[in-house]
Amino acid sequence: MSKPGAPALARGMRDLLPLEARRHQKVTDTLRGIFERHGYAPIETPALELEGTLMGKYGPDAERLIYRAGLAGESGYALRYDLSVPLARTCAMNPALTKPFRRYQMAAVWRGERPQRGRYREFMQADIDLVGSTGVLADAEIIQIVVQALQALGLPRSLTKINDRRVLNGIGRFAGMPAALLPGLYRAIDKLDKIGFAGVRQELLAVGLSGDLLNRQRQAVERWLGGKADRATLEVDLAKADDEGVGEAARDLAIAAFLDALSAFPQNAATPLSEARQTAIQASLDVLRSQTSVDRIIPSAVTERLLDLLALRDRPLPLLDALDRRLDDAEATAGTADLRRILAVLDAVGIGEDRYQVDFAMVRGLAYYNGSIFETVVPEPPIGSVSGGGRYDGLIGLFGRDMPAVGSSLGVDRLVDVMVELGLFDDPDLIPPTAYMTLFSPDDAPAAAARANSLRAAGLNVILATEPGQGLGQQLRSADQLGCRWALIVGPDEVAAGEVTVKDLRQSRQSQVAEANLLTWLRREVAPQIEEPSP
RNA sequence: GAGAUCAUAGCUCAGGGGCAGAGCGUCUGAUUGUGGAUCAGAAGGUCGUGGGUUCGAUACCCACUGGUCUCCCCA
Repeated sequence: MSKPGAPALARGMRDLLPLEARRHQKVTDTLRGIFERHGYAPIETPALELEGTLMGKYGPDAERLIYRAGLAGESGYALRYDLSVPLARTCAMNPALTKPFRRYQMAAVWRGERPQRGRYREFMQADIDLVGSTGVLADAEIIQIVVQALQALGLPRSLTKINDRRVLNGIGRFAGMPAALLPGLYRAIDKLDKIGFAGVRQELLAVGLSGDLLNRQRQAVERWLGGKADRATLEVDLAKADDEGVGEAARDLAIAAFLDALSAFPQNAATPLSEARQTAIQASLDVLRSQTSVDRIIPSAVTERLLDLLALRDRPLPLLDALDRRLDDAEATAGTADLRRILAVLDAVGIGEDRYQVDFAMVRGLAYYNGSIFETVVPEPPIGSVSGGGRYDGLIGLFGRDMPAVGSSLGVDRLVDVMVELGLFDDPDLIPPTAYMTLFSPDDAPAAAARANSLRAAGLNVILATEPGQGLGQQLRSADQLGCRWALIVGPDEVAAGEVTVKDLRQSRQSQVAEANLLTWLRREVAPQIEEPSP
């Protein structure tokens, strides 16, 4: 893999070979069709932006992953991290664009993350945004397009979760939390789907404590139960954890409590991972919380109030009503009012509750969202989200011209991955019908080239054989491997008769067609339902 | 940024301190005008990189690089 001089790819990058590239194009073609159908116009922006354009927009966690770029000794440039911030820059620089401005863009973005399933350092986003409208109909339109796009791709199941930043703010106030702890609170509840109520409870109790230690402990449980590490090894590893301000002494006490609790679970036995993890980490948290000043941690009573809130389950509208009553918060009520209007549009266009869900626990990580937020997940395969978006009214203003906007992006690479795993591509059909013009002998090349070209001029895809040494058998083999639909054979016999032998490579049939009728004949094969108009 | 795990032919993988293997694919021929199927044959490898142990390492040990998985975070 890393032999010196051997060809290799940069980390997290990949080539798309013809079949893969065709799958991608199939997806982008479908998406483009949906976007254009709604009147969205394409724009293109540079891959390289000024560093200052990107910084300060996404939040510190995300900005660590921005690729810096520039010539030797030059700095101040960066590869785009998403398509929304460049769009905001474009809008601020081109105030004359007619509003509301509907645009789409499908392009690569770069993030310096650790590659993983469904996660690449270069990937394509398909973005749609509606700039210049504060109205909630704009939000509804974006969500509707996203859901319809996923349906158009043929995904049998996808769930678009909808929430609102203002509702989350209300939940933060309801919890009575210091502002500094709110990001941790949001991160914790966002995991509800994944780790359940018990998991979220534990996450909430850990807010403000060392996340690094918690992470190492989670992994330590797995290593212990699997017999991969003994107590001494784990102790050494856990001691490497950043104490993040709670103090080393407190951290070490917590580690000891953790290891004591963990020791009660036998190694190499069929102990459920979650049970051991729950118990051991809880022991550690109890110690850590008792050693930490109360203003750094979430009170237990708050945790229970939040879990109680998140336990609300109902159809969308009654759920929103119930939330309003609980929160009794003016900003959150503005959010739920918008959500109701969004749902009304979705219902009107026939998007059912099997495709969307109001989910108060869904949080988006990017800092610039301020109103509705949404993201789409698929139940299978487990690949994270395939779309994400929301309203970001303040973002364009950071470039000097305040304009409201709402938008979403779809992850093209993830969509392709999902569709491959679900077997949704008909790969042979991705290759357009193509004829392969064989060559009888090198001397016939000019005549064959002329014949091929006249077919191309008439709109047919034609590959002309270029390897003079190959016999007919080899040429047919090549044609077959390339996925060609027909082979066209013109040798001395055909020339004498003024015919072309057309071999259908799929059905293993061949017929003699008069040269003058060839075009008509092939066209009928491509689109049999369309008959040539009779003269 | 953390932990685990893996790396042998183009692909999927077996093996094992002293001859480098299989299946699939590729190429050639049976067939100089008929692809896929069959048969016969061939090519293809510094066993990821670097170091260590050893008379000898592809194998054992260490480091590095890369893939995958679980976290963190996200499309």
